[in-house]
Amino acid sequence: MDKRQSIMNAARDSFGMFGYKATTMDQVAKIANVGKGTIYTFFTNKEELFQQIILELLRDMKSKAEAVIDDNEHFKLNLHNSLFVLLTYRKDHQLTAKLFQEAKEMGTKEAKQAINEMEQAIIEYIKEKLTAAIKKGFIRKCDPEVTAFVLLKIYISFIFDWEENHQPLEKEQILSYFDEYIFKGLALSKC
Amino acid sequence: MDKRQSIMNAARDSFGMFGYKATTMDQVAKIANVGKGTIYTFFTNKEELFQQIILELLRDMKSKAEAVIDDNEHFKLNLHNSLFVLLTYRKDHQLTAKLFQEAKEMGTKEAKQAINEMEQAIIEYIKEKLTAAIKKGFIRKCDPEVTAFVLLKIYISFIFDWEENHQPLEKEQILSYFDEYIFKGLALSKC
DNA sequence: TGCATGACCACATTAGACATTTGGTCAATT
DNA sequence: AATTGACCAAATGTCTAATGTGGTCATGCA
Repeated sequence: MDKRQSIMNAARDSFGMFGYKATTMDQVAKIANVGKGTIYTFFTNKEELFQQIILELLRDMKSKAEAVIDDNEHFKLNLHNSLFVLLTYRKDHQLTAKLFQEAKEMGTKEAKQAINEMEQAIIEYIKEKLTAAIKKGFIRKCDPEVTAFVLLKIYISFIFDWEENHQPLEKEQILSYFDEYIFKGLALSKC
Repeated sequence: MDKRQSIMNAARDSFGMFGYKATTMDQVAKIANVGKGTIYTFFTNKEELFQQIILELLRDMKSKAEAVIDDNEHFKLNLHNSLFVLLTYRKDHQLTAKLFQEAKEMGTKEAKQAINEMEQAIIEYIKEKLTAAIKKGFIRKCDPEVTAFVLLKIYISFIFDWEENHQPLEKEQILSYFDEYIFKGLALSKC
C-alpha cells in the first residue's frame, strides 16, 4: 500500500470537499490512514501538497482535452471540442468548482494562484494547437498568444458569464457563435 | 443654492473617494452643508441616493460614448471608439474605479449591483448600435444581444484582463485585434 | 536501526462580550 | 412649510481569551 498515493488521494478528496483553507493536515492524515508526520516525509508543507494535486489535475485536464481530438475532423471543431471540454471540466469537476468558489467567496491566495495556473495552462495548450494549425495552413497567420487568450476569454464568457443573466447556452450554440464571430467575422465586404 | 444638487455633489464625491460602505450619511450632510434629515426629504435612503448617482453616471457615460461618434467614419471605427471610451471611463473614472475596487476587495452588494447595471447599460447601448448597423447593411445579420455581449467581453478582456499578465495594449492595437478577430475572422477559405 | 508516529509548540484564527458607529426618525426650530 | 440635529435601534468594529492548525521531533515499533 503506497503511502504517498493514499496521501494524494486523501488530499484530493479533502481539497475537493472543503477547499484549501478548510482542509487540515490532521484530516488528510486521518483519511489517508497515516500519521501526520508521514505527510511531511513526502511533501515539504501543505502548499506543496496542494501544488502536487493541482499538477495532477492539470495533467488530467490535458489528457481529457486530447481525448476529444479527432484527426479526421476539421481544426475548428477540434479546437471547439477541446476548449469546451476544458471549460466544462473547470466548471463541473469537484476540486476546480470548489476552488473557484473559495477564491470568489474568501479570496484564498492559494486558490487564486491555482486558478491562474489553470488559465495559463489552458492558454499554453491552445497556443500550441494554434501554432501547429498556422504551420499546417488551417488558419491564417496570427499571434498565437493573443489568439489563445481571446479564445479562452470568449469561451469563459459563454460558459460562465452568460449564465449570470441568461439561459445557459448549448454546446452546439456555442460552436455556432464561435464559428460566426471568430472564424467568419462580422463584416460585410463594404465595411 | 439647490440643496438637492449639493447633496448629489457631496454624495458623488464621497462615494468616489471612500466607496459605498465607507460613505456615511453624516459625512454627505456635512460636505453638502445641510442637516442629515434634509437628505431624507430628497432621497428615501442611502441606497436610493447611490442609485441616483449611478443613473447620473450612466447618462454621463452614454454622452461620452456618443461624443466620439463621427458620422463620416466607418461603423467599425465608431463602434471601437465607443467601446474604448466606455471601458476607459469605467477604468479611470474615480467613482467607477472605486466601486470596482470595493466590489473586488469587500464584495459590497451595492457596488456589485452598480457594476452589473453599468454592464447592462453598455450592452443595451451597443445592441442599439448593432441593430441600426444591421438595418443599414453595415454588418451582416446577427443576434444583437449576443454580439453586444461578446464585444463587451472581448474589450473587457483586452483592457482589464490582459494587463494582469502582460504589458497593457495600445488603443490602436486593440482596434487591430478587434478588426482581425471579429470583423475579418480567423479562417482560411478551406476551413 | 530506520522509519512512522502523534504529543507538543508557536502562532494563527475564532468567539463573544463590550464599545462605537451609522442609517434613519421626528419633535423642536426657524 | 422647510430644515435640522439629538436620539435610537441595529449594525459594525474592537479587544481578549480560548481554540484550532501547520509543522517538528523525541519516542517506540518492526
